Amino acid sequence: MNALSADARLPRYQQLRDHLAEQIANNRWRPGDAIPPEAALASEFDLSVGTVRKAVDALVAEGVLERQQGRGTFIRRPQFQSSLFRFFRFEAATGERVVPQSRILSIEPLSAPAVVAQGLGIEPGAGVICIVRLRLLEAKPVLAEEIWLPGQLFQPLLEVDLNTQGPLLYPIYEALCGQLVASAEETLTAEAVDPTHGHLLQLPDACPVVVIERLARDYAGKPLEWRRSYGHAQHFRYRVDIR
Amino acid sequence: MNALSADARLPRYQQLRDHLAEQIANNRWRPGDAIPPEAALASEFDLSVGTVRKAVDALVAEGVLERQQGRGTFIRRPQFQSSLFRFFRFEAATGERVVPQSRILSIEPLSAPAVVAQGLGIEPGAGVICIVRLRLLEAKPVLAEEIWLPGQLFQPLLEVDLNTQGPLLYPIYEALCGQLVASAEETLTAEAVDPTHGHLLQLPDACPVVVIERLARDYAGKPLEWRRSYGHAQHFRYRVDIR
DNA sequence: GAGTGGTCTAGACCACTCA
DNA sequence: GAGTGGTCTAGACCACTCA
Repeated sequence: MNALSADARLPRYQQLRDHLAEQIANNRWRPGDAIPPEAALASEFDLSVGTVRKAVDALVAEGVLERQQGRGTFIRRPQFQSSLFRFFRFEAATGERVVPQSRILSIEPLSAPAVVAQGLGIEPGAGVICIVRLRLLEAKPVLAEEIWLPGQLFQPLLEVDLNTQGPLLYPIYEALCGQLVASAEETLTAEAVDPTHGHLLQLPDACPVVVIERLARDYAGKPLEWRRSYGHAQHFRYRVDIR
Repeated sequence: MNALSADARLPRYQQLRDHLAEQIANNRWRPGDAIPPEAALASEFDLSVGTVRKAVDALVAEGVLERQQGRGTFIRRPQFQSSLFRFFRFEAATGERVVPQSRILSIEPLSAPAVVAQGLGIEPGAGVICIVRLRLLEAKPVLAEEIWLPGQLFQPLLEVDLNTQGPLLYPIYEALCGQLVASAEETLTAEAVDPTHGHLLQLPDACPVVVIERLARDYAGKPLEWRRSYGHAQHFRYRVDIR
């Protein structure tokens, strides 16, 4: 039997939730791994199974864990390509949804501009890596992105040809740099396109575009990537349910 | 003791959730009313309190009910003015958040255009009421709205001066027509402003605007209002968290 | 058939509210 | 102090998975 070290004034299911969340943040398990069965956690921490279930329920509701009846409870692998589809409707001529192709225009080490440093929570001027890329659908540009990464974590990216690695960056971060994106915050705005991005996206002057700024974090909440994406407003559609 | 009539193959907490949701949809209680205590529900339906709690938990998670420890569990009154602030940043010169003023430009009975009929789930050409209004901040227009209501439910609106009734419509729907908005779906798009709305909002030609289409429903899921709002993109900012 | 999560019970005791 | 929801227990039995 183990003790839950956290604040004893909190409910025990809360303490267990926090304990598990901390272990997950510290990579005790990898995505796809099972956490111990509920009965094992109950006896380890001297709790009833009902209390353990309440702790696990909370992490399931947060999207961190995933139950599979009869199999176990697993660390969830975030599915970020779906986030693009949350905002933009990219469809092939057939009406089918497709992941846009990726074309890396540049990747270079730079000093962090103020807005990037603030996003990533680092010192202005610290070493960062800046990637500029286009997303294309049937050879037509649909999204222009600038992607900023803390330099010391992502050095390996500078030594490969990203254009040979498939359209999604997060699996590359994991494979090459061991960095796992677990959550993100996105901020949406709309504006008239500036000349640089208008040119990249082949849009007329002052055409309306949607801008998405994303801050991606690992399980511990540490910022891993700050990204700004520009897309033609025509492709953009977003739906919310409110109560 | 009462029986839960629903599908007996469903878990009992699910059956109770559905039963309560149906009663709420049928206005057995009004917003602010308490549902029976958990112990009373348990004995009425011959369930343990734990099972009742699970049913109530589900409705709390859906935003339909609200618990208050020591007091009871209450029907939640939806707070829709906050929905505006979800998308648009309206701030007074002081930086304080304010509810924009409302100016009704017109209200008239019409036949439903196709897009409106589809939104409201009625026949094209059926009787509807169309309201056009401006929302203003410090006398400057910030939002232009067209609001479509099923005619037979909202006749009383035609007999009052809406401009004397405060800036929020939903309390007026409730007070004058007995119709209670419980949930809504909103779809966000961005485009260059058309001349009509550009004029209303005092914007230059083809200025980028954000368009929000909202379908509001009562507790039973019946469509009550279809609305399209236009706002200058400059005021617009929306934030999402993703896992 | 052993092991997993899913549902459900019948309580106990606590924290909070309100007359 | 009576009544409410909040936490927690120590089980039982079920549904599903997998060797």
